[in-house]
Amino acid sequence: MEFIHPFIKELEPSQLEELRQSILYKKVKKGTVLQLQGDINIKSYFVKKGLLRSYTIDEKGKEHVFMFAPEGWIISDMESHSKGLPAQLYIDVLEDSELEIVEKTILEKLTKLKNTEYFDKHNSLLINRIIVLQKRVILLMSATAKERYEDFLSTYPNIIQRVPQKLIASYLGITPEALSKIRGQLTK
Amino acid sequence: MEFIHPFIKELEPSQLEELRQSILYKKVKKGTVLQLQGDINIKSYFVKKGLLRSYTIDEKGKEHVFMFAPEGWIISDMESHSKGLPAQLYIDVLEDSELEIVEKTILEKLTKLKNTEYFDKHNSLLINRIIVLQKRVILLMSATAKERYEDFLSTYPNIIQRVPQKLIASYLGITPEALSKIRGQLTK
DNA sequence: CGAGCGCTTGATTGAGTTCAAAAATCGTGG
DNA sequence: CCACGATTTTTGAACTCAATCAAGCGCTCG
Repeated sequence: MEFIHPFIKELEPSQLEELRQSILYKKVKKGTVLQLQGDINIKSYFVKKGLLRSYTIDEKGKEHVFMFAPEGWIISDMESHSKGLPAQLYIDVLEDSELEIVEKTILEKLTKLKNTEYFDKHNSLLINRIIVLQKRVILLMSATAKERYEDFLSTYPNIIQRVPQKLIASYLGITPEALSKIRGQLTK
Repeated sequence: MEFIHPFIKELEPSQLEELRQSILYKKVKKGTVLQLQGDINIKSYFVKKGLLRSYTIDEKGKEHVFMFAPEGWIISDMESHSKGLPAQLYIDVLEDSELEIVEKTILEKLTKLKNTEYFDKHNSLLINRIIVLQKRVILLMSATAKERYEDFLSTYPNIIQRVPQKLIASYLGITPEALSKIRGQLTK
């Protein structure tokens, strides 16, 4: 129930119980694909332990990593869901993980509660996402691959050791070869 | 009061009056700079008529257009505001415009109302922003300048005639020269 | 009417891609 | 725990897209 925790402090046991029914605890193995582009039954994934990622595959067949989600993060396509759209993103498992899988029905339940604290927290999550995306757009427009990599290093130092470089390259929007050469330059 | 309109259907006259005090109607001339990067007293701008844009200037001194806001759009740094950060973006006026300038105090007033409809609408606005940003990140990572321009053409057909090409180039993350050459290719 | 700004066009340069092949690392079954 | 095959990473050469630099044209608006 860590997923709901930050949202709501004061809830009656019966309300809590109802919410709990929309949350499924699950251990998943590395390599599992949790969500495919185009899926309609969108869920959110709270990472208790492990590491997930979301990504797209473009018309040319190329993968583009959208985000990594280590412990404590929520990964989802809630954007798509709220709009009633099919999933834009794939989500898969990079390390054996323990998840809270949150059904979309929880959104309606939370809304029904008319709990302004929940709305506030949810807003704040969305705003965080916007700030991160905004920064990424600006980086993609104005920074060289090297600068983007250095920014990644300082922003997500803990992710680097856990993820193959090709995925980091993909996140940065460059080829694995290019990243390898940049790393070569930086260490020498 | 168009700004509040979509948020709230049922409000008592006294509540409405209080909200109104946080909203200022103003005509502004082309070229006016409404907000500077670093400003603390952040406002939001609802465009009744005209055209605004937001942009950053990076460490190398280059401008990057972040978004255009024609009639009916809201432009702001609400993200930064909610986090108590200074403005990330400049905002200026591309055409003589009529605006509703919304003080940040309105946020607190709206929150106090505990009006869940407002929260819902606000959430939905934020999610829209996320979807747009998400698409833009993917485009920047996976598409050539030409493809990005063609996407811009189909997504914002009405903006093109109203904005100098150098600003569109900046929005796309390319130089004006590059855009000019792409346009050359497309018309021949 | 002139100065400056915006758009175009061309030549040159450079960051990053693509293709290919070798070196290093990982994971799995025996 | 080792060995072998598969996947990742590195390295190099050729190429491409877009940036930079530079020059010329056409408008506008002051």
